[in-house]
Amino acid sequence: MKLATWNVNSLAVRLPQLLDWLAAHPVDAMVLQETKLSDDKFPQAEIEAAGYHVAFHGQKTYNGVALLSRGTLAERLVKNIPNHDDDQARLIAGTVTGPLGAVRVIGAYFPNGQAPGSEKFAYKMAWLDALQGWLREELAAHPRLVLMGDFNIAPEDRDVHDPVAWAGQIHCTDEERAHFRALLALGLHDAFRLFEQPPRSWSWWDYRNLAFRKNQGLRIDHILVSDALKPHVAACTIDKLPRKNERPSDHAPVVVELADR
DNA sequence: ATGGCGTACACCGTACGA
Repeated sequence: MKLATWNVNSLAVRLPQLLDWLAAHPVDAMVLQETKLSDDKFPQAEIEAAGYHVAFHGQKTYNGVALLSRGTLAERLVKNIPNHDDDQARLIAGTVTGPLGAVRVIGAYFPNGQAPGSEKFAYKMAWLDALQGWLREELAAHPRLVLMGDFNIAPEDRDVHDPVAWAGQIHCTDEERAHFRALLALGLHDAFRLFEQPPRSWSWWDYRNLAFRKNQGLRIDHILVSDALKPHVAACTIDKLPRKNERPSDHAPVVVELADR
């Protein structure tokens, strides 16, 4: 059973690339971030024609998330963090059924945070607090759970191309990293780090300064699996190829494979 | 060096991302 996450940075622009990617990588479920589309503009028919059920939670211009699934999307679809007031469309959750049975899938676009000390940073911290509180309940209700998306947090220095330059900067602050560790402490595991990985593995490269060609990036897109799913994780990879497309997203897809064992 | 690039919206510049 394969699951994937991709920050597409505008689904209106990236839809053809998404459809190409899905044709080459027939995943069981996928979450998207930064669709940047209100729900009335969402390309539901095109995605259904590609063989996926889809749920979405969007807004005009900014943010926006979607959940694609080969099988029907079970009930208890959640849009945004329950009991957390938020006018930004950043989270979608549902239960997907694949070869491994039912898995609770949460797709999230974590706030950027702009800069430590800013209002947007405070918003990010409050959002992370709310996510943590809700996840505790969600994990109790759904032990087989995957949280994936654009976390906008580089968990460790090895997730940063230049840790000295990025020290204390947004995505790399102690506060953000403590929040990431708090998520792990709930009983979640960074699927990518369950395996030996190539050094200098990133999921995002700045559009500027030839960052991709120089492989200067950050690993900020993650797939966390619950204790119950951890024994099933067979592989986790970042697919750099779409970053080489014309008009690429600045993020790469991340894929996890869950085996039956 | 707060630049660089890309997207959206609006209107030919500004906000935002990471």
